[in-house]
Amino acid sequence: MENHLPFVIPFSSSTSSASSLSLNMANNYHAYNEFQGNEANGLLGLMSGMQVPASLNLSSMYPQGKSLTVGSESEGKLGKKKIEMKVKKPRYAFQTRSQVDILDDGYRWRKYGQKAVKNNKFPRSYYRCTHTGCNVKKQVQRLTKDEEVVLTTYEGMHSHAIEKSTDNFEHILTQMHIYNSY
DNA sequence: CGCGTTTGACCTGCGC
DNA sequence: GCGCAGGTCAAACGCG
Repeated sequence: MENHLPFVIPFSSSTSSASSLSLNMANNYHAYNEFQGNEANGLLGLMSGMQVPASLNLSSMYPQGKSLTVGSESEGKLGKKKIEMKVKKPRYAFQTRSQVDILDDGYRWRKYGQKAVKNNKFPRSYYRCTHTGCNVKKQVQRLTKDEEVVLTTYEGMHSHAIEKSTDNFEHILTQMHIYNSY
């Protein structure tokens, strides 16, 4: 039972702090709507109908809403001028109970980093969509609390079509359950 | 050879 | 200002 499961947590980064049980849903919601407004394909389209539980402790992951910078993605190093624009980039997290970390969602991802996470014995992996011009990222981590649970966080929107069959992922989605409350 | 992963170094933001 | 934690870069490496 409950092989694949759980839940989708749309959240955006805002400057207000989000403590563990009270994600700022009002804030999140318009990011959520924006998200839906775009042509969603595959995963995103399917995700957009889902409910939002507020029962996940995200505080360890996102202690306080961070402001993301947008622009050329690769200018951390040279100390160039910082981009002021603080855009709320929609981020969507969901959990699946799975033996494998990688969900095949039809896009091609390149791993660009892995970090040990505090209070978590499993590392977090960072992936970027390999499609040129597409700046979507995702993070994948396993929960210490429940080793079978994989938390996947998507950030940004794909600007292109899915590149390969999503059969596998759709299969997973059909088995997802939504937690309305904890 | 091309593409993806690994991994240590580096950067940045934040709290104390 | 310092140290920590999270996020990213990029060279080296592995594999088909």
